[in-house]
Amino acid sequence: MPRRFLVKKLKADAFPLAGAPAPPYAPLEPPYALPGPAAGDGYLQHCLAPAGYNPDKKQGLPPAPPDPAYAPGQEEYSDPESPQSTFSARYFNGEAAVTDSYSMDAFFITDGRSRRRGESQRRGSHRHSCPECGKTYATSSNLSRHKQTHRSLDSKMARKCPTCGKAYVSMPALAMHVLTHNLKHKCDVCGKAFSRPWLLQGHMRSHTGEKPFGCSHCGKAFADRSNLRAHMQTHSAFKHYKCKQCEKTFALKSYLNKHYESACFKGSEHSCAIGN
DNA sequence: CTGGGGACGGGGCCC
DNA sequence: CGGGCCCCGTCCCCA
Repeated sequence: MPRRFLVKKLKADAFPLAGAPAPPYAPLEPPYALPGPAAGDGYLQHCLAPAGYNPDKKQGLPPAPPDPAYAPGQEEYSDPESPQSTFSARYFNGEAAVTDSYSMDAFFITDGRSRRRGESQRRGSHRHSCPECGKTYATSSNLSRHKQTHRSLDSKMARKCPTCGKAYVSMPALAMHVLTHNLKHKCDVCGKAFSRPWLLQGHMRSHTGEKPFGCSHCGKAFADRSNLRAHMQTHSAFKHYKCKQCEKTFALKSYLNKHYESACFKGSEHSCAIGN
């Protein structure tokens, strides 16, 4: 699956809202309507926006410097795959958040790791573009590495993992995969081991109770960014995932997948693909 | 059965 | 090339 809406959160207070702050529990309602046909794509079309995107910084929690030039609605972003949003106007950095809080917009802003055609022009600097998919990279080296991902599994360049035999056409991907067999990062508390240090970091939060990712809408905090993302979707009034059998809709793809496994499809063949 | 959340793995990208 | 960071997705559990 193409990594379409790669997004990066910025601190919500980097997006000062004009005028009085909106109520924290403002109901979600139109005009946050889905932009039509793109809805089937399965993402938060209405609440993803590139507002305030800072392409030159990819740090996580350290606060991104507020961009005084940012003003909701001013941003131009013509990528047809990119969702548009006015959602941020409904959110503010609630005091209830026990930690850094993230508005919907702020959370779903691109992290700049998969830029597309035209991005380099906006940034005013030369970038190296992939002729196959249009993604651009800062260096030819990065582009060369990316191009490996377009190889076929039948390619002579494909290599197999010596441990499990899984084949990879991208050497960096293979290198990363090989690491998954080496669980050298061990939790001092429970002894569980992980292949990568940040997996251990996330695990440690389950012991410490640390929850660095706060929702600016309700103040609820999470230890895991992915879980905050899923939580953000629960604030959406829109359900983008529709069952192809009974047309029931769900806010999260995982709910739809669960539904597919439920009675709706029991005993019936559903050749339609799960997901989008 | 649905909704929500905790935990984690795999893999891509930047520096 | 390797480390670090981040995203997507999934599994599982519970209300």
